[in-house]
Amino acid sequence: MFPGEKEIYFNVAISVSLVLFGFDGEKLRILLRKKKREPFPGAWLLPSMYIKSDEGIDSKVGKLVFVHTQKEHIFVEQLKAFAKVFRNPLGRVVNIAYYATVKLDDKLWEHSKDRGEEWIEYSKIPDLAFDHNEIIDYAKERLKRRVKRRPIGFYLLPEHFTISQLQKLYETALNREMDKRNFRKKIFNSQLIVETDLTDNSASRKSAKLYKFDEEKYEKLSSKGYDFLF
Amino acid sequence: MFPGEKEIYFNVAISVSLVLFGFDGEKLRILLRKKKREPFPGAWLLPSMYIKSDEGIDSKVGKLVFVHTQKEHIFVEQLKAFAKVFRNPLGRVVNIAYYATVKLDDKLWEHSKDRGEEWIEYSKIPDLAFDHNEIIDYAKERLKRRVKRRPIGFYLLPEHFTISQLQKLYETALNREMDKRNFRKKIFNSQLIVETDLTDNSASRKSAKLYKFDEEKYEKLSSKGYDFLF
DNA sequence: TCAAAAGTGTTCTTTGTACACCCATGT
DNA sequence: ACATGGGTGTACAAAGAACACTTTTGA
Repeated sequence: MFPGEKEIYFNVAISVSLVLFGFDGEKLRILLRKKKREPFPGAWLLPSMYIKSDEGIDSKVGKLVFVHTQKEHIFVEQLKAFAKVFRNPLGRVVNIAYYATVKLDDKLWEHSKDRGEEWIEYSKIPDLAFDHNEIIDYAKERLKRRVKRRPIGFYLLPEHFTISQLQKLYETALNREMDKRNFRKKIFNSQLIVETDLTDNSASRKSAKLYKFDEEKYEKLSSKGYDFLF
Repeated sequence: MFPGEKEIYFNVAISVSLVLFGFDGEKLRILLRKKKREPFPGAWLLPSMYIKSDEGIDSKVGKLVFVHTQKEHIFVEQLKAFAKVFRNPLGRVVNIAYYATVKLDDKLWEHSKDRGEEWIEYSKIPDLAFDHNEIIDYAKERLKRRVKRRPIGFYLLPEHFTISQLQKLYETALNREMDKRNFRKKIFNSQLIVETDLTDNSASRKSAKLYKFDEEKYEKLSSKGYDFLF
């Protein structure tokens, strides 16, 4: 690039979008909001923001995640850049898409509601503005792959969870049904969850044992090149 | 974004970089060139280019790949965006990194030489300009994962190849040694390669059978949700 | 008493892994 | 004759897949 050419190149904007996955114990969901301003007022879309040229992206994404989750230590990862020429009528905008996972509890549900945002079921995503449907499809694929190899499923669950909840989460993310006995065998074999003395009887007449994720053990295993693999 | 704010955001540039993997039958390599202009003249770096705000990225990346490979139908995939604030002294530049795989034959070797570029050994990558080392590390991880699940290794090999060559490729990409017998068992079981009546005696006193990738069969299998998996 | 989810084992098949020797041939 | 890479089989271990019944208890 020659000095006089700078104007030809430095006239693009950066935005980030966030595919936030939440699991309510029953269903996997994605957070969406309705657009207020031009372009596309009234359309559904992913939580997004523009980035100024002197702003670091990681910190802005961290803030975006916090605003929508009210939690720290959330798993966040970049998906990729979406950069088609005509994505956005305002001009050339490169959208760098991220995804994150959060435990979706009642408090968070209320918080999102107060902000005018909604947790939409994983399998019922409506038509969105821009290319956000494409971004969600990509995020779902990534989640599928990650969930197979790393226990990120646990980051979607409350601290204490039943095996059924865990199985439902995996079934949704991987989009297939699993055998209850084989699932339990595999999970217990993995040594990554520990029994608690708590029970849950909200979902059934018979009460179910609650388990929790053994994060310490996971750190140990993963540092030895451990593979989870569903 | 309000209309008056456009200038605050639309002053970023897009660049693309390419991690081009080539396999010469013996060693896996990455194409690098030496920078001529500011910033960082003389430094090694990945083939890269700036993108104008009205240019489509896929087509420009396609051209970048063609310029360096002289081949069509190359496997290309986006890695992710690298977008730290101070990557580039000229201003805020978002680098969208791609990787591609190519069969590295003598003709291509010469072509690269003529362009002043070099195919550097996978394990001997020097310090590069910008954040290009980080990009290569990311690309290596991606290649490792991809090579495990899809037969993209074949896109790195000549049309006809020996099992030893294939094994060397996998060993480099996955960074571990494998047992010859088990490797052959697995490869033949996969049904993805077919024997030819050609032989190669360049590497050994005894001549080795040449095989080729059965692309048709792969299409069939992969449409049925086939998993390769090393 | 019955509906709804919890919990539990065995068998068979498939896949992975460890391991050592002879072969063909160019020098 | 020997060095170099080519080529082959078996036995054991581990993981995956298919499959059905009993238990608890709130309504």
